[in-house]
Amino acid sequence: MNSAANALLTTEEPTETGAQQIRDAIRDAIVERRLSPGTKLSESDVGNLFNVSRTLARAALQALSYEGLVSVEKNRGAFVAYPSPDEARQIFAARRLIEPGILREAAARITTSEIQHLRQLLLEESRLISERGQTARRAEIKASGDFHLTLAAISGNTIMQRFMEELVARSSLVIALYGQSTISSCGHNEHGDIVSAIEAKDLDRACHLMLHHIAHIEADLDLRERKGQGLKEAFDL
Amino acid sequence: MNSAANALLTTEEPTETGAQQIRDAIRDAIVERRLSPGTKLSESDVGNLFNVSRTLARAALQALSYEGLVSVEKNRGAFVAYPSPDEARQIFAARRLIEPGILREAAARITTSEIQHLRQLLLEESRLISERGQTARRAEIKASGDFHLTLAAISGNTIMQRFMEELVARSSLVIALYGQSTISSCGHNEHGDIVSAIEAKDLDRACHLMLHHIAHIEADLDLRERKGQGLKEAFDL
DNA sequence: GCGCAAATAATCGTATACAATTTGATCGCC
DNA sequence: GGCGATCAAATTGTATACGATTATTTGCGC
Repeated sequence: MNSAANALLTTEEPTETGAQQIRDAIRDAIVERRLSPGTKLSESDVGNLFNVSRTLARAALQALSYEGLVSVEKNRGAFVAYPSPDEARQIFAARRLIEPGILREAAARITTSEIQHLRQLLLEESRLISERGQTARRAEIKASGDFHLTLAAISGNTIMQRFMEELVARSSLVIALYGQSTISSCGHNEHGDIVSAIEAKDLDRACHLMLHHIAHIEADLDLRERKGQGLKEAFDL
Repeated sequence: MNSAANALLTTEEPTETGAQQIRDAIRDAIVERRLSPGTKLSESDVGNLFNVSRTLARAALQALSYEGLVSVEKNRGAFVAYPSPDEARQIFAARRLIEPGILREAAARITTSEIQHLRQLLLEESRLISERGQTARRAEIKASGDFHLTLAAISGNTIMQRFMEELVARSSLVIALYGQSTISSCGHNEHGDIVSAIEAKDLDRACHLMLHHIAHIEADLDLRERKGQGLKEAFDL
């Protein structure tokens, strides 16, 4: 995330308690796909990795399980979430349900400086698309999500913002699991079109574009049920 | 919650780990208003109360803070959340944003047995309204929320269901703080009207009624900013 | 009597220790 | 050689202990 986006998206105080730092670090790793779905996150390993005790590692993993990014199984341990096709559909259904509303709210309150900010985000995004390398790909994934999160931030409803953060992060997991094309961003500049519609005060069109945008992302997924998924999962590890 | 509602709303496995039991117990106490906003929840006290160590008490409080029902202040402790007027507005804005969508989804998938279930819920609710006593009041509060939660459950989207659980619980806190009339349920049987509209397959009307219903609840609040709120809070303790 | 400072008490933040459960392996038996 | 039971290793669940931070009270000076 670039610092400009950071300014709009972060609302927390500077002093984070240890567990939160670890939680954020692991979350970033999951969202940027450095950690694959199903990966085991043992409390000891996490603790050693960050040089803290199991207490903090456990707290971080618990927090991530509330966000749906990690699934903790009683007496078995924590794993990077492995969302089922049905779960994936629910995530995108939720996004289709709430993002139009967020968009309308955001469009009603948006300032010219915030529009500029969005445009700057798009510029950064397209620059990353043209770049090569794993680092650029990861940054692109994050930037793509930041567009939606920034809209939520502009809407001014911190509750919906937090909910969108969860949905965007989980979407990243779903795309990592079921995405077909190498990169989810379509050839069309759909984010840019949405900003243009907002700028033109054409809310209906903006919502329409948003719904299509979400549909496009979902269309790139292969959500067919794997037969014996539980078994396959074990083999793939 | 009666056992019938329980059958539709609960999705968890029977064996809960200790912290979850404590979390649920405290959440119920908050939602049923046995715990007032601002009440201090010290880790030691909670632990002693449930005969567990601070570790579990802390985990439960952390979980509740993720749900927005408890606010933990670094090095100061945990308190039953004391939502600001602005926060209250955001909670209801979020409900206006998502409940129509949930309602449409639920109406599309609802079965006759689920409609019967809803009607039974309404019956129970009206019975509680006519009854006297604190116990009945608490049950009524819960029943009123269960109507919205049951709709979310019927919608089939567990993610939206969980989000609604959070919003309904936080709404209870807001009403406890800012509600003016002794009881939030209006004279009109608004829940019943919504079910009727669903039954008649008149979705637009059902959504319209839902929005009005939420607006009515919000209209009963006095969300004017209290001057010196922080001080007042201290005195009220 | 009032205000300020230092000591005291209470509470949280984190680490470590022990108990319980699960997983994997070794050994014996069929 | 295959199968089952028992045992060992690893991991989680929970409790306790200690250090750090904050709130309170006490005592002194004015």
